[in-house]
Amino acid sequence: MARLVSERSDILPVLGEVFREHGFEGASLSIITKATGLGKGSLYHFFPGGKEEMVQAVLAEIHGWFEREVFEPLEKTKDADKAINTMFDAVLKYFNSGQRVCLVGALALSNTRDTFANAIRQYFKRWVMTLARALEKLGHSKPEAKALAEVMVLGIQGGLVLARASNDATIFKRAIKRLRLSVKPT
Amino acid sequence: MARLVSERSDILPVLGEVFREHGFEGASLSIITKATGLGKGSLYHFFPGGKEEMVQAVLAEIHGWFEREVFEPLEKTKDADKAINTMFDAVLKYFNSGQRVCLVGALALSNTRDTFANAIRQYFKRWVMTLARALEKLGHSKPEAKALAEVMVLGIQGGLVLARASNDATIFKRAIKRLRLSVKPT
DNA sequence: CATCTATTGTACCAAAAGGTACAGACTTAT
DNA sequence: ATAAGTCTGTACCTTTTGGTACAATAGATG
Repeated sequence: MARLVSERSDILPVLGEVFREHGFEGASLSIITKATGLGKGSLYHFFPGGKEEMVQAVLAEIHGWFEREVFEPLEKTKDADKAINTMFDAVLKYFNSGQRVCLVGALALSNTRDTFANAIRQYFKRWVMTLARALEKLGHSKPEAKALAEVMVLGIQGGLVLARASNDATIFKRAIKRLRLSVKPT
Repeated sequence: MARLVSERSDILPVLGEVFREHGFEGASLSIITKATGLGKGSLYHFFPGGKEEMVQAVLAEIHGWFEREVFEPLEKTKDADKAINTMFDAVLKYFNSGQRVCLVGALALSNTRDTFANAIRQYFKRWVMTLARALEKLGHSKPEAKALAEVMVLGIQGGLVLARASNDATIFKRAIKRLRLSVKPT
């Protein structure tokens, strides 16, 4: 039979989009095969563990992306102010200005939470921690920085919920703009 | 056969909890019958439209609760400061200090969003609007009040996501505490 | 007590679910 | 070119899904 896809990693973005759109339960194998163009044979070849393994793989890829594009820059840069603004740029692009759902957040609210609890917890923990460190560099006190980091990550998630609920991406964009203004210590 | 439940409204809270825990797709009829103690016969007698009608009924009940406990008090009171703090009290209790998920928010992120789009949009729209009006009464300018109301509702939703993701209800409680401090105009 | 309507349990259904088995075909290294 | 290993389509399986049909029964009403 024809070999169409050479890399397992090639289909992860597609899988991610499917799970974002349909959730874990809602993403049936028939939907997945249509979206990826892969039959069950290939799918179970790449992911012997079925849907659960697919989601785990997608979560790992997402975490990898944020690690590279967000967390590491926040940790390593000398210019914390610039790094934080770069984070907001990345977030704005990643979530397509509020039109794309956060898979990690959506899974956190679903009944499958327990299955992916580790990955979900890790993602947010690392985000809040690295962001708090960067805010400290800008002159915020330790507790201030922690609180502000929490406000920001939580604001992003809330913004996504509200934007999606209202079908109005500007809500998300406004939320990001406001958070940007709260970066500098008073 | 035995008649155990006399009121359709008696089972709405149970249905609400089931959908909160399992989501729309995840809440199978077998789960629903177990949780409510009602057989399919009764279920389809009360909700001829099946699961979709159940969720619509639950959403209507939720909206009714918020209308009574939150939106109307925000609209009608003279003491806006008190009304807003009462809102936070109600929210804290309703979401069990962050251990209970917001069904409306969860549905907004799921693929069933379109089916319940109207109810979801209405809920948040009314919340932000009434809250903004109350903030105006406290001396915030119109745009300030609108922005702050958005921040608050979005902060509540984001707090729920993060609390659930981290399995740490204190995140939600802290979020509410911080929002309370931002009520007074500067 | 007879009747009528609101409930309820049971049996049933077709469709879709996730998953397995496997033979065949394509690549690649030899 | 041939063997080894990687992919892929098809057929099939069991279980569960949401939903229907309907007869039986309970309580209310006269």
